[in-house]
Amino acid sequence: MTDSAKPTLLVVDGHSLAYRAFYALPVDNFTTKDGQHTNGIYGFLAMLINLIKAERPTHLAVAFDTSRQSFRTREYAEYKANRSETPAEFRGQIPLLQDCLSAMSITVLQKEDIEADDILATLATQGAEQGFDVLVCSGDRDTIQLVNDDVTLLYPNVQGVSQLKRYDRDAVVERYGVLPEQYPDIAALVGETSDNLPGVPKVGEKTAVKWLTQFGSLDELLDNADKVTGVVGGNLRAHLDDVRRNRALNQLLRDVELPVGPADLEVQPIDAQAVRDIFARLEFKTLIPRVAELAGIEQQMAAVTSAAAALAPVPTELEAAPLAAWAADATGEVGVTVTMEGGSPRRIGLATSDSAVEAMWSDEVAASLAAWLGSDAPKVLSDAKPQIKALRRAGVRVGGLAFDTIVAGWLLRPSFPDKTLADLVDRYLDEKLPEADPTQLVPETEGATPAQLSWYTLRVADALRAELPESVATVLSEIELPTLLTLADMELAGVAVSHAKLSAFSGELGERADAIALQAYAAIGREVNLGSPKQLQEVLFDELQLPKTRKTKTGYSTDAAVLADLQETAPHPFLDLLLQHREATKLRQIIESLDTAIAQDGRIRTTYVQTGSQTGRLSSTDPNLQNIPVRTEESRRIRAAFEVGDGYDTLLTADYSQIEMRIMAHLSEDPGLIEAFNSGEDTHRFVGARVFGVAPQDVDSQMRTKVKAMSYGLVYGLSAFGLSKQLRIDQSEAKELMTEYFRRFGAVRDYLRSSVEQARIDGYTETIFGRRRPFPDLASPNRVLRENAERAALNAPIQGSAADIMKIALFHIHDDFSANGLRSRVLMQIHDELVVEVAAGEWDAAERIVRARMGDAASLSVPLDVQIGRGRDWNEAGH
DNA sequence: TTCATCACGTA
DNA sequence: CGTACGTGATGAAC
Repeated sequence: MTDSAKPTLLVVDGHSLAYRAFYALPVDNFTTKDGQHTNGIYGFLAMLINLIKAERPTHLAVAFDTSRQSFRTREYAEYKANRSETPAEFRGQIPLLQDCLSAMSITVLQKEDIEADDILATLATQGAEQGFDVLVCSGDRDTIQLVNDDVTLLYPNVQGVSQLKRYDRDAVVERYGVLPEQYPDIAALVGETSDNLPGVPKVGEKTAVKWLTQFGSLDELLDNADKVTGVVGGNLRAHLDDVRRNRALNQLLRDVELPVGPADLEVQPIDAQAVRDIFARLEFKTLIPRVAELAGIEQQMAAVTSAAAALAPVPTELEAAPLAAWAADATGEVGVTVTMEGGSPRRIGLATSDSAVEAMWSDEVAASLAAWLGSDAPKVLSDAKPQIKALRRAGVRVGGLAFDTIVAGWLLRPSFPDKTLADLVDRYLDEKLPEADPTQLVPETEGATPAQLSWYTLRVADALRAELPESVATVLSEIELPTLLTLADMELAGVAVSHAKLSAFSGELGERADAIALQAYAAIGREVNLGSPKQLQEVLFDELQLPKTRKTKTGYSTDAAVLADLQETAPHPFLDLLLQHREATKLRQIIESLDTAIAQDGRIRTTYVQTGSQTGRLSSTDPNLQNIPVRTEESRRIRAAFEVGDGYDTLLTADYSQIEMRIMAHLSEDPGLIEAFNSGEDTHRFVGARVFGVAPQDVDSQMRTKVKAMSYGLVYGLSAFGLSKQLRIDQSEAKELMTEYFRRFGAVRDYLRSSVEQARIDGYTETIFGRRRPFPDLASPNRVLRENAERAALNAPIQGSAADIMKIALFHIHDDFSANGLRSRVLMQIHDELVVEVAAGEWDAAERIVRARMGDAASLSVPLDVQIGRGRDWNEAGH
């Protein structure tokens, strides 16, 4: 902030900053209901509001380019010619941004044939002459030349627009080593790739500064170019015209004729109604109060934003009996919130749209409310699973789960799930959930009580329902909610794990790792931290001089695939020792984390995150039980530590074989692939026979490996390059394999292509059961983003449908077990596998239910094959 | 203490 | 230049 009495003029380059905001903010977070992208507008306005708040300018204007054409392109046709086409998602945002600015009574300037920066230069020059402190805000480095004692440049960080770096004279000298007015000389020499202005080859900032200091000015340098020695000197002499052209083009115009001068740009009162209208149209909720605060008209604006916001009812504290009576009398959906302490209920709050009651949890409350909680009376919760678990620990089961706002929010936006009710209240109600400030000993603001949370939950549920497409609402009620109840039971049950087995194995691995480490040190003649990629790089590429491998952000990779390659091209005993060490320590680390997770009763309880993936899969945390090693014989000793628990007889494992390929066969309706699964023959053998044109019995193991990799790869959008790398074959051979594969199974390719195309049109993919996943990046002009999105979009319906099918099977099994009075219970879900703890005498019934429910979870044009295993531990059962 | 990076386990 | 996850060690930034 300027502390002088001088007026402050702030001039902003609207186009360049909005464009930066566009790339800084994820577009799918900023898209209105009718599909208008607003990330550039939002980012720009947020930045501008902060800027105004911080700098308090008395005069203000925002300048825009009129088009990509300007006098500069006429002088030099190649100027900015390398810029890729403006993304379609951005193009429409500028006019809307200008509407916003008009509503805020901010002057918008643009002029045919002139770039925004020339307008800034003109205003800055006039402003300085007329006694203003001038702030120029632009993302174009050419504006550095405008800086002087009266003019300061605010330049956005690379990150985006949230941080602006302040360049006054001293800051420019410090950063660039020259005075601001000399910066264009530097830029002329170095060139500006973003403007398609090539400079002198091999000349960067350092050299340019050195020359300018040495010769005093650019003209002197160019006149005496023959005095510059070395290769760069030659380069300079060969590019004198380029430098002159660059210098001419990067000179900003300071005398553009404008309809207004600095004095006309005095900050005006905003048009509150206009701001509300345009912000409402763009669905900017949080910006309204910020603009209002800025304009000092909070009350006037607030009246509008919170007019619709009803106040949460004041909750009534009730005893157990009246609470139960209230619940029994309630009609329609009731919001339920259970607060917890140490996994047990502490308070419970219930609400309807106009009434809220709550109570301390107690045995009396549990007893009198149990019947209603267990009934079908519809209940709406936010993040129900932990609350349902707490109630079950207290001996109360919950029935009638009608809606979970967190799960619904995730289904709507799986890429950016809102984690808390407060997030949802903010997003869907455009209100703030009252929250206690935890930093204050005596909070100024009371947090919402459980009953009030229930009331908000109900309202959020209504808002979410209005946005849920029918198919997604069905996924919620028919798949996710029943799954949620099942997961709660699975998490409570946990799985028995033998500490003895784990610690014995861990001890062995520890000794082995130490021994290997010593050998490894001997092999290279010194000690290193084998767990440090950084130190390993020094050893491998500096000391041992091994050939450089795949690049990473910070150097060269030392991962297992790379080390295996090195082993072939440049064998060294250290490599194998390192791999062995990695293997041993990795296993040990997994064991240790499992071991510490074993509870008093000898069981491990994971948490399944139902909203943790973008495809519909579950994830597992604390600890993750979905990535327990299985590939090597030795690592399966860890699975052997997962045992049947006390009071139970056997573990049963059940997994879907090749479920994703089967789904692909179903979705593509490829007759060949469908036949492969219906024939009863080994699928890869069948496919291999077709692809290689031999009889099934003549498919050798190499052929089988190839088609197997191809088949699996298809599901992920594998390329010939990737296939060749995985199979270690020539890219040409991989290409041939793909061609031949698609010759026989053409419908698969057609399906994959058309499903991505459909997603591009719809903006989302859909599973067999209607689960959706948005893919805004399919329309991205950025090739990397777009192609990543294409592969993910190709995979999403397949992986997602598999997840749907497994969830359906899972809760069917769970419900059938209890409906049939079995004690057997599902313990774990590992994407396509279930682990069941079977009680004595229940094997036959349990197996029958598992087979039936997994087999009939979906009706596809191919059968769902289920493999069952049985054993005392997970490893035994897995065979 | 927090955060990014690398590496690696699973389906 | 193959999708989807979670965890732990390291080392730099704070």
